[in-house]
Amino acid sequence: MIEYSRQPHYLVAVDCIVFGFDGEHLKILLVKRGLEPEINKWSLMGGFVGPDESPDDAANRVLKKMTGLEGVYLEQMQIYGEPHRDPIERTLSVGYFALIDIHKYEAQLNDDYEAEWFLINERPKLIFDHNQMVADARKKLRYKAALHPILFEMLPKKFTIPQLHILFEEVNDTKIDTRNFSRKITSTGLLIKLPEKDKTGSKKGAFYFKLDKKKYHANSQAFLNLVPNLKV
Amino acid sequence: MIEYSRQPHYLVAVDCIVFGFDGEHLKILLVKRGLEPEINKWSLMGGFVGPDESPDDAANRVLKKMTGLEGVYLEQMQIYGEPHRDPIERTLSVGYFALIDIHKYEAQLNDDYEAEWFLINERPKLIFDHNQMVADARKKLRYKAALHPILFEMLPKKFTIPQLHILFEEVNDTKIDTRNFSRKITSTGLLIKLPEKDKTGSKKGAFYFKLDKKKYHANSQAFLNLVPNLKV
DNA sequence: AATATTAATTGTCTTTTTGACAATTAATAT
DNA sequence: ATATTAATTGTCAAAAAGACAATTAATATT
Repeated sequence: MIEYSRQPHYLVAVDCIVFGFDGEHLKILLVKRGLEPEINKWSLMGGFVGPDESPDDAANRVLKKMTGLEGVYLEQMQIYGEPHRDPIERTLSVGYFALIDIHKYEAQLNDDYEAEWFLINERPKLIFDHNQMVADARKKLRYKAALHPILFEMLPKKFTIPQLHILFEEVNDTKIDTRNFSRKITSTGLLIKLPEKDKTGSKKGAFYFKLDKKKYHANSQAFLNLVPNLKV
Repeated sequence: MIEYSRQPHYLVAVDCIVFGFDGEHLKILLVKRGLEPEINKWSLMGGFVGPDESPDDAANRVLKKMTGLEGVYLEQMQIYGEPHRDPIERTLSVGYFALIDIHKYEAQLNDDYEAEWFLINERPKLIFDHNQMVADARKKLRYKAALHPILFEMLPKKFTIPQLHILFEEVNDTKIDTRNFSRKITSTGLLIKLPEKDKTGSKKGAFYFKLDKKKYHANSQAFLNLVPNLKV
């Protein structure tokens, strides 16, 4: 108590890199910052950690406030704590990445923010160290997705193998052979084939699949190896 | 600036889980806490993040102060930020795990702390959420070590295959076939065989190896798969 | 000096997984 | 009836993994 009070105190924030997939491309959700400094510049969605919440709580709160979504896949990435990363006052920020089904997202009418999806490779420059955060998040997403079946979080409940295929190619920025991909993904036993087809993409149509949630949750730690010649 | 000042400020600390290997068992280094509350209880080594340093800097500083070692393998784990994890005042802590060569460690004569090595499975109860941190660190060490060649950091410059073998078994808490292990570890191309032998362990003696540092640094991201039937 | 002892080192075979390849199929459009 | 388009599926060779125990190099013992 005596010692503690002599120590410096800092602001603690969270920043979320929100990934989404529109069926063709990997995207991230950015907002126009609602407070000074750098007001109206593009940034990650974030906020300060309140007195009665953990950083995880704060990230979920921010995410809900800005997207309306709850129960989103959210993973702590790392802390950003260079002394002068925020020019106004020392602020440490916990970086999170989130995966959401882009179609579930409905823009919240929030007076403080404007949110917009950007193609991952055509995003504007961001404030502070947010560009670095995005780069780190992308790397981590790639790493994680190569080993764990998390990319399903970005797809609707019913999805097709070609959709999944494109998503994996987007995330890893590489071409993946359809035959080998299909073999691997089905051999995980995580997919359940549905009788319906998605006819929007082709004449033949592609069968819908859904996740076997029991196996997914029991086995979300299982290692996959869906990217050939993986070099993370 | 206006907005910022209304936000609450917190203490930010770092805590380090220091892993070491004595040739037989995996150990962690604990200290007797030097300040109230819980003074003289066993805890992880930690400290507050100073005004001119990042959390990474702070972790390195703490580690040097308590072990005398610099350039230690140190990896950010996650942040611990439950509102009441510290009973005195809200403190967020960034957890790190460190890997050191136990033989390099020389106890620092530090008036504030008593440090001691404990077998990982025979450690005392720790303060606050430090027990959880150790559990998390162990899990992360296991995960990381299955995919990346980081365990070398816990061995002397010259080491033998049997030593490495025991270390992998300790970390993964499993038996690993010597023939398959040897095949895999040598096929990485990371080891250079030395002409000398370590005679301390057996009559025949075991050849020393050293790391091919060029390959190690160029390739420390390379995936290994040294643990059979890996389930992380 | 021969033999016993002890731990290090090495080899083979089978099964599984991977990666590289293109033909076939199911629907709609012409 | 045929053309078109994307989805789906199959084969083979190479590499990796896993299961398994005999051999070797030293010291210790008789």
